[in-house]
Amino acid sequence: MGNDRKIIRDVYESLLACYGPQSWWPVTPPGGRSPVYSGGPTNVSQRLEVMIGAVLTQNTSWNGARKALENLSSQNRLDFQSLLEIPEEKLGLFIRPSGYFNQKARRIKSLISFLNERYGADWERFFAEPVSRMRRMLLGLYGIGPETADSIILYATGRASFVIDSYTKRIFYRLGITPRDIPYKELKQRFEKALPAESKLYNEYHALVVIHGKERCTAREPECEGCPLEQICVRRGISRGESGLR
DNA sequence: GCCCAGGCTTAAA
DNA sequence: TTTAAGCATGGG
Repeated sequence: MGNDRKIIRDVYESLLACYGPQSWWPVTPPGGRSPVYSGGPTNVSQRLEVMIGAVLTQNTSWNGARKALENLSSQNRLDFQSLLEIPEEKLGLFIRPSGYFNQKARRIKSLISFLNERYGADWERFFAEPVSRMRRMLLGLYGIGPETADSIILYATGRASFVIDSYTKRIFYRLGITPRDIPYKELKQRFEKALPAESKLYNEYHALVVIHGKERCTAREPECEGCPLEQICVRRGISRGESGLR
């Protein structure tokens, strides 16, 4: 699709003009109590927080993941050593508000154990691994699939790996440029071919997709009137009901 | 009460 | 290789 390029770039410009910069990923400031959108992590503990948050928000609203993170940080458990030592069952209690708490506790322990076994006390060297290598390692872990791996690479380490999520699939299906249930890898490649490989751009693009999917292009009843993508979307003028898609 | 949310694993066809 | 079920809390 040689036309992907223009559409994908136009969508970005329109979303950015409408919503403005999103300053992802939310992290807890030093001494703070709650994650805030302030342009992403600036130190190792915030990078770790992003990784944990990426697992916690799987198929769950950020609000639930945020509460789970607040529980951990208010108990001083949101650091590498604490997460390494805490029993899985106890971790589960802290992160309950994020849902799937048993699975997610296991996933977080799996990630932390891996870092510990591979790097020991110098676990933060993980962040310096080359992108492709890091991605392979992450995908080999229990409970880390393509989206979580890409989120970690992009938002925790600040390197360019485009993140696809359910909002991306829904929005671009509705726009009429991708099939329903397009495989993750395929859609990711289309974005990465259409855009310069800049982490800042990937970061902002995904964040804009999320806010658009959350606030306007919602699952049940998209609010098409006044949509910033009205001129691009093939569904403009189509009545509700046949609007299709979840 | 129902649907949805910043997915992933496992088992079955 | 594709499809479905299971995981679970919280907000609209």
